[in-house]
Amino acid sequence: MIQSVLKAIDIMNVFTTEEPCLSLSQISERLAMPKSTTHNILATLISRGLVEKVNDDSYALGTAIISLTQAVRVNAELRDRAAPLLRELAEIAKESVYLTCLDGTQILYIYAIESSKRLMARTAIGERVHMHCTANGKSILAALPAEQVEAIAKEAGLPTFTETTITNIDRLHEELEQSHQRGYAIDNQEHELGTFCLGAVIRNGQGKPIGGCSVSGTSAAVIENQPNTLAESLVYVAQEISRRMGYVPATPSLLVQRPEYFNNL
Amino acid sequence: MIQSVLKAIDIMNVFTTEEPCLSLSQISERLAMPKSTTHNILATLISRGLVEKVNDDSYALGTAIISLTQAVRVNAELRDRAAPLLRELAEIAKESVYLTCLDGTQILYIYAIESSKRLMARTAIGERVHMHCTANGKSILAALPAEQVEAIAKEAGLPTFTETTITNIDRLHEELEQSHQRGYAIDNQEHELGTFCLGAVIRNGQGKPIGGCSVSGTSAAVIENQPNTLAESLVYVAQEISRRMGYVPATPSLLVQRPEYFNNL
DNA sequence: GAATAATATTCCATATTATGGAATAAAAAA
DNA sequence: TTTTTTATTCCATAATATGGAATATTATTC
Repeated sequence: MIQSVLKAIDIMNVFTTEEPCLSLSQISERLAMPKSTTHNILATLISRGLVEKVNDDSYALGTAIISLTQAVRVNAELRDRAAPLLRELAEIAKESVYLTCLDGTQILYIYAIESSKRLMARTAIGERVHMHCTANGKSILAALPAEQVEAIAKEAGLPTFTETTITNIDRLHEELEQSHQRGYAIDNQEHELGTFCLGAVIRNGQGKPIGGCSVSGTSAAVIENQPNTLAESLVYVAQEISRRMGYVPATPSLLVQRPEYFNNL
Repeated sequence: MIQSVLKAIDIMNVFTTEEPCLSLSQISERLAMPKSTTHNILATLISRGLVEKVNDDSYALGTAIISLTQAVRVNAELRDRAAPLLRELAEIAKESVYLTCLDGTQILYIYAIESSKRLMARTAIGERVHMHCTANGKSILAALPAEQVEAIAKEAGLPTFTETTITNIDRLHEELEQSHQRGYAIDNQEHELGTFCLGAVIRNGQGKPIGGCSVSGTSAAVIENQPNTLAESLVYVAQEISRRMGYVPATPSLLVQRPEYFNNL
């Protein structure tokens, strides 16, 4: 474990969306790091574009981080394979579409086609969210063995976000069983009031759930249509992404057919 | 300049979209770095999630990089302010919409709402492109003093991408003058065959061009409509983003009115 | 406009620690 | 099984990161 590298990473991690620009004093104070050391490391990070100087009196994360993004494994292997399908899904659904990957006990948003109905300014990409309160997360949990669900719930907890958040482990198991039967998960404002989602799991070549994709809107119509054509498209897309990840389903008979309004990408 | 930090950054930079996973030998060979040193640094990067191990025999960039993205200055200050406007623009245009920022002699794509008409799988986000061959780039160049355009052209060159790429500096100056008069720049397949764009400049509180936004499609219709209502929306959006960045125009009389089909965000 | 305070930057001696060769372990190929 | 390749661990040594102190710069106050 190399001290100076750890310190450099710690420095990059003190920057937040709320405080993207920090002075040398602020950084060294927050990390309890001598100013000269902090200054040295910052100069090194600046030389490679990971940090930049703003108005020559404060520091911020630089654009090199955005470029690095292209080479991140999940982006190259999952996102780039899924993107064309997700774009078409977004156009059919006329709602926001998201791609997430399993990341420890949480899911990480890695791609989004965001409709103007999305209220928040900030893109979801880069956000980490608990699994029990999102359609994406629940679709993954529903594909994991019960013990693993238990382990995740224990480690991450089941924090409350809204009145509909599932905070009871037994209730969660029931919900996951229903999602499993249905073939996709439903989020009825469980993470954010006014946000309704459908989510379906994505598997890799070993059959392991590695992520999910979802359709997300501000109207209950997203989750209430019966029969839900949105869900049909979503499940087809998730299934097709899994196929491209090398997944060979154990029971091919359960495969969903490509909806006729879907182009053959 | 701290050697070990530089080495750590060099390691992160050897990963590419084409080769997202590399073995220890490959990394140490490409960087002419002893295996033990490489191994040490990799272990440090892994401990913070910047690198991850794949199938316990190769290394790849980890998801921590995607999370860091949220705190990058241009994302917090420019992207998050621009996103809602761009999403609405995308819905009106029914085409892909991009946000870029000036990054040295190039532009960097930092946000995108990608329509299914986009041919490439990979998202543009994180990509760096020359300025002379894109609508975004040219809209920025058209807002810079001639000497600076000259300096950029000298440093970055005017490489050819397609038959329509402008590779002559005098021709470029003419084109920029036209873009300036028009209020937006046009890319007629100058970077990629089959890609047509309109781009408009975004300025900051000091009036300096800091980036641009664009509408991009696969049909010549994007750039050929007369009068071009796409352009009207685009220019309005760029202007409104500039205003949110603190820009106070020198000649308010030249401001474009909000198109009536645009919501007041 | 001068004086003061706060912050950033540079310097440098010292001790810490990164370095990389070599040995070992593990995995893949023959 | 043997051989080859690749990954990991070990450790003495030299290299260099460290952080206190001095200096420079910028902002604030009077």
